[in-house]
Amino acid sequence: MDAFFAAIEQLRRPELRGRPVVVGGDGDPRKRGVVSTASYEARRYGIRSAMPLRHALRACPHAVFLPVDFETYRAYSARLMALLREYTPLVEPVSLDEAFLDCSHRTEDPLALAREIQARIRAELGLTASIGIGPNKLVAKIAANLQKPEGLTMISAEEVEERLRPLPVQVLWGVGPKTAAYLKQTHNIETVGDLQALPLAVLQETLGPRHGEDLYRLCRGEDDSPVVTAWEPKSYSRETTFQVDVRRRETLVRTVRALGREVWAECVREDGYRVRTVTVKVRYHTFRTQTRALTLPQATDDLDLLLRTAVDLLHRHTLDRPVRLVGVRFSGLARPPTEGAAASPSQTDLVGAQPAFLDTSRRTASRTSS
DNA sequence: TCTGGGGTCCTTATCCTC
DNA sequence: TCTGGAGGATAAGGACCC
Repeated sequence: MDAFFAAIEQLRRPELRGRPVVVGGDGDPRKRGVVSTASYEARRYGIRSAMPLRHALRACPHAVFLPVDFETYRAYSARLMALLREYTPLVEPVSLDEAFLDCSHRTEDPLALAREIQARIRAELGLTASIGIGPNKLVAKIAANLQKPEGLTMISAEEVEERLRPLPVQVLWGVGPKTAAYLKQTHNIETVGDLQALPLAVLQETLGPRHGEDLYRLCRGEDDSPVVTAWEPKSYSRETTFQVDVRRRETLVRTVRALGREVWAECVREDGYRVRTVTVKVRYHTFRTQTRALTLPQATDDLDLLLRTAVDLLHRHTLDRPVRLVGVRFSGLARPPTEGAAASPSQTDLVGAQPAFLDTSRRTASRTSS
């Protein structure tokens, strides 16, 4: 979807159409937070996702700043995904505003099919989508990003290597700013074509056996990953950045306990998992981030034990400098042992089979603590 | 001066067992 | 008894994704 959050805000508040709209944080650009989505009007001022709100304010003081309203975006997302599932049951939601569709069973012209989907999204949701068509997920995703907004790009299997060649390496999965800079520095690589020229052995030597081989295939547009419709979470977490850095241990303890309760409510009470590993994250004012983790002898649903563990882990941090963020994560998830018969597969498969942010029934957890 | 929050996955180090 | 793998589990950090 194009500028999804901002487009929804402009849709429900017509007076915002044509104006620069920035969605992020709690909507106050003088406070700590980053841009979630900028409307295309705001992007003209250089405003981008992940940019600090204060920077966005400086770049465009007359922009309209709005808080993130996940509840509403989730509702639009549910309608979008339902619409997509009319075309194929094989829909893999990547986030609220993005999905892969496996349409390999469909026989009509792919471009005509994509145009129909775009038209229906526009007519029924009032929003625009960009679509990429390719022989696999990687190529479809790259294609979708080539033309926006409301773009439509198809890359056939025969054209893949050639179409990818001129693109910057960062279009490939797993290549972010660090890896891109490293490839440039070590082998003067900037484009996917540069990468295609590198032998497998050199890539593996540069990036490690696993990542090297992945990239060797990805830069040729090779990707056999399936469209996955069901999904089990591996961890649940909550973290919070303080508006002002905190020195008092008491405040940190209180916040860790509050975050722990929130994670427990979602992970254990709502989704029915037991937890083996607790991790507490601390980010100091310097932005140095440290984690301390403990794996319990066995998985538990005991709130008191989990909170005590979290507080113990907090105290294993030095906490000798001002703290800007604390977080709590539960992982090593297990299902409680079922009495009598083995666990019913249907239940095992259904519960938690969707990312939490896609669950339309879920209440929005409070993201502000202390 | 600034740098959110929710995740996944990989690498490396270390400890332990066989 | 000592030494040296192999391999699993755990812990910590970091890159990356939306």
